Amino acid sequence: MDALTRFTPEQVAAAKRYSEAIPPTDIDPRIERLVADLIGRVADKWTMLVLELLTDAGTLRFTRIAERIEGISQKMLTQTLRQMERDGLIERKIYPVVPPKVEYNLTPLGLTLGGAFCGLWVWAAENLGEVERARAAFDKKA
Amino acid sequence: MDALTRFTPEQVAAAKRYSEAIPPTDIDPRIERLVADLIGRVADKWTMLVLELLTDAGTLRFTRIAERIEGISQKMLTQTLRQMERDGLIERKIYPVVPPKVEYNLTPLGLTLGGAFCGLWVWAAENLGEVERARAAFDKKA
DNA sequence: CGGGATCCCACTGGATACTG
DNA sequence: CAGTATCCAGTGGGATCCCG
Repeated sequence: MDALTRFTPEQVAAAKRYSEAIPPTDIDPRIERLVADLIGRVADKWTMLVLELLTDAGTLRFTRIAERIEGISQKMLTQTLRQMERDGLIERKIYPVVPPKVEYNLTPLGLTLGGAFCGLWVWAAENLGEVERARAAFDKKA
Repeated sequence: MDALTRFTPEQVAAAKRYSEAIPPTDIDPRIERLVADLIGRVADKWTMLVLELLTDAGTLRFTRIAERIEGISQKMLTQTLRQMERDGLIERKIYPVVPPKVEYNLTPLGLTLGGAFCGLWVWAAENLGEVERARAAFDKKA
């Protein structure tokens, strides 16, 4: 699985330990709702990709990010970056020059979020095939 | 943080190890896109909540699920459950009785996905406050 | 009880044009 | 270059009705 070369052996091992553990119960429904909402926004498609790109690249300008995230419109990129900045995930440095220059990089908080996503990436990479098989079987029956 | 009582100490420890690790680079862009898409659908708001509910409760009927996921419409629940079944995450047992009886429970694959989400839950629970602070600061400046 | 079928609106998000 | 503003199509998702 090529995608796994993305992670260190330690991360993959940790992800497996995760997958084998059984999440216990007991959680305040209100907290749960807040957390679910937070995950919901933060697990957005473009946010994920920006997070990953900046994790790799460090600091990038607006246009560089747009170039390297295929399919994103400038509107969505602006919107995603603003949201991430508001949530404290990225830092935005504006250089008062002309033409304008703006640089983006992850905050420490943003970096930790990238780490938290690792388990999901590992799961998806490992189980992509099984999901596709399940889908094919389901569609054949219908 | 109350939400953390949801997890075992081992899971929390693993999540922290995650957060401190630095994801390396090098990944096939096509695989990356596939994986990102898969995460995108699987990280959907309702899917997450159903996953979590069934992880706790084991097996539940349609109406029981609807009752315990606040705010979900019957349409979205049906749609979410079909999608999850198609992806091989849940099993659907139909009892040919009248009135109808249908039971849902996670497959092994679905269980492992629940585990993979743990890191995200831990991150969100731990950093909810910090995100809210960042947001307040951002809004005050604007 | 567990949905399927319809209607309909609100919002998401793309394309385009303009600007400091 | 890095946006903002505007317009517009597509669709996600709620409400409602119905049926086996």
